[in-house]
Amino acid sequence: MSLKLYNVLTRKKEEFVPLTEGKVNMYVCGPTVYDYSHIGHAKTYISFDVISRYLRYSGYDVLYVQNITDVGHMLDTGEDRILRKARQTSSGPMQVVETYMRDYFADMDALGVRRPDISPRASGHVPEQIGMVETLIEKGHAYEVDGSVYFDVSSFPEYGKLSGRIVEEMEEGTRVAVREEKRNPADFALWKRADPEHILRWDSPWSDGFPGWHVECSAMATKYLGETFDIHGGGIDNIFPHNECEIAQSEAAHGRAFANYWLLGGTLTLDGVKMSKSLGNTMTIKDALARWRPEAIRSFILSSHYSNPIDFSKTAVEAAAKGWKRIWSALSLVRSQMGAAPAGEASEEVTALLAQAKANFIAKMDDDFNAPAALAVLQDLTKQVNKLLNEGSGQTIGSLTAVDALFQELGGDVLGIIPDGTAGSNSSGADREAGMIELLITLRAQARANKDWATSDQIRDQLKGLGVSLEDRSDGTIWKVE
RNA sequence: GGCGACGUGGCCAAGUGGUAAGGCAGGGGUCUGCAAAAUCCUUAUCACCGGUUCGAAUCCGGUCGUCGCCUCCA
Repeated sequence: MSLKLYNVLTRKKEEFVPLTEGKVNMYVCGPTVYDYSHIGHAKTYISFDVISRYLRYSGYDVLYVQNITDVGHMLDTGEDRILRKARQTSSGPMQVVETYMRDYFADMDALGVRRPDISPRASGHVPEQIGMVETLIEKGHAYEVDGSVYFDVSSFPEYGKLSGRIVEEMEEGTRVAVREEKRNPADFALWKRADPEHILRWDSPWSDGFPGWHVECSAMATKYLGETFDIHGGGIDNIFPHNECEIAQSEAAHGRAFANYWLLGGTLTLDGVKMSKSLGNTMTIKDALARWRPEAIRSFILSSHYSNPIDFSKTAVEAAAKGWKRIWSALSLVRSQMGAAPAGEASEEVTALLAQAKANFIAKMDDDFNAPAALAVLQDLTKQVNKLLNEGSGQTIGSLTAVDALFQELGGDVLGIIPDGTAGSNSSGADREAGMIELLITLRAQARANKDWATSDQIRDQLKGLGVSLEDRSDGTIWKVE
């Protein structure tokens, strides 16, 4: 089997062939750091986290670059979003950037999103952006007007090839306030002359100003990945104009393809509508983490294909969280039984079961990173494992170890939904707590032996009230932290 | 208005030509002192209409509906 992926550029599912065998250069549009990250960011970056994890799992040497936008991203009022936040908080723009960039990484860390290999900041790559703009002017793809520079869309006939837009049609009925100095309404800024109050500014051949939003991605992707690279990712809501402009600038400047494969993630809605500040229907990642474990949130995100839209609703997340708990409970039981398991190699039955599950999982992920189908493979495997654990005859240490290893490999390394440890030991400083719980279980076992159900149930009920649930199995009582 | 995606059981969601994965919820059984967990059984003809085909959820055309983009947004 080989990896196939849906390429937005060609609107077809294609076999993945990297530029250099065994190596993948990947760029994903990152966030503008002017506020707390929300669950829409979580969807996009968890999706590409799993994609990069799977590429590595498949043996590719992946170089993953994701930018941090900290300059040039304007509101429709013409105000820079970061400067606005700085003004609102009476702080400097780079303080704002630093605050929310750190916060973004902290949220992603909490969600188990592995950091990109390089996280370049736009403000740190102004010379590269100026260089690209100079090239575009030299090649006749851009023009300067009063200290600002615009990309001449008419000079790049392929403009619109990613998003399917046709410039002429867009001009009709457009709500874009036409800037007088642009030759064509569809032209976009590469460099902007700074107004006096705009304090984020750099010297350039044209004016004291700042780069346009789109050019940062082109300049930084080129710097770290080359003029042509393998995969460009992001959210599909940026397909136009942002991604389209990236392509125009880069291909016009370099005269060759920008990215070979475009993978764009579907938009996340909250209770049916896209989140927006004006509607007030936002949920931050911190809000979500206060309510659900990161593995549950990841499971929810991965329960639909990355390219599809997903609606974040309480009931849907709860359902995914319960589904995840099934897997996690079974694996925790496996791990807790490993200490007392009889010696021996993995049985043939278990070995065959695991080999089949692994093959199925890989086949699903090879098909355009079909995580929901891969998750279903793990659910099937969970069912089989539960049956084995219910057989009574203890599984050998070899079998249990092999089961644990495969869950760790597929659910942990690839999907990122399997934590270390067991369900009973995931709270911090857990040893003392675990000891006390074990003591109560022992006392309860004595009560049960005496048929003292009142005491037995009291212990179980009160522990339940504290978030610790007990389950009596034929081979003893196990406990879980909710 | 233009572009794009989507419409699968009560809910979420896989499935791109051969008679519908998985999770959640519901009903029934097994196990258990009870409970929980687990396990077994059980609930769909795929928005609608027409067409292509021996055969379609899956291809084509149309209708209706939802969402996203076209202006900042992952």
